[in-house]
Amino acid sequence: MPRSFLVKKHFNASKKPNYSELDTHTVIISPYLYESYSMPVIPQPEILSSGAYSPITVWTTAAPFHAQLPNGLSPLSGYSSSLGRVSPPPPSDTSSKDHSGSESPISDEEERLQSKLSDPHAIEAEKFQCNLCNKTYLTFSGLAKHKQLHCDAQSRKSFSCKYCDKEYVSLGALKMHIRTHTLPCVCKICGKAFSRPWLLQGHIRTHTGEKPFSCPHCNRAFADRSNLRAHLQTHSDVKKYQCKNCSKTFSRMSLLHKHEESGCCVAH
DNA sequence: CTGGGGATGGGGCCC
DNA sequence: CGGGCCCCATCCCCA
Repeated sequence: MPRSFLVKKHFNASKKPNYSELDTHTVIISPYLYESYSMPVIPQPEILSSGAYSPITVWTTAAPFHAQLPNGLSPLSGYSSSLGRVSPPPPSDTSSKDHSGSESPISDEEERLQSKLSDPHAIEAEKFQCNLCNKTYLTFSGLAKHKQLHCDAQSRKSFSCKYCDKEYVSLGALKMHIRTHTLPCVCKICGKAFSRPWLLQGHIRTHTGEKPFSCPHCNRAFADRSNLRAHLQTHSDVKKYQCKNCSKTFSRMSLLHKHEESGCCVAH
């Protein structure tokens, strides 16, 4: 997946909102979260020019995810002066044992004890402080592990949706998500509700039959840019999604998944 | 069954 | 901070 998302999604998970369920109960909206929504003015969409067709990039499902790095890691500000060192020590031994994503939870006291045992200067002072909870650690790695397991994880997810269990790193992201519950954009023709104006805009095209996105290679036109992009794949000999086992390419990720799940070459 | 089109959801980025 | 847009993902349906 080329992008990192704030909320993890699961492949094959059913995502469609249950509109009937939303209709059965009253949605309470905080005044600061919901302003009166006015119907958007539908702008005249542009015709997609042939120049907008980007070159084919072959991807496989093994594309790497973005690494999530711990942030805010820093030694105490008064560290160098009190201990007579010029610079903080480098992160200790990240080569073999610091795979903290998979092991069982470790208590703070255990982390601190491990830091003491592994650091020859442990008895001098605790030098690395968490800038979120002020706990101190003897080693950079001890602080890093603490932040990765506890403080950062808690501080990153501080905005919770009151309609579901999703959590977000910012209020803006949460507000945007809440729209998927409140669905403030309503089609005047059929009454179907959407979370965002441009979703409604695309829906209205299903009523009007407007198809502003034209394929530069054939006569087909599409109401949605993404669907045109998927269509453009059909014109290419080498398609975007490639099976890493047999190198066959597919125009859509779903087709690649079907191909792999059907046991293409190697069961995996 | 496979491939493609239609429709829609949702997070990120830019202004 | 919010709106608009981009892009990706996925489900459903049909040829």
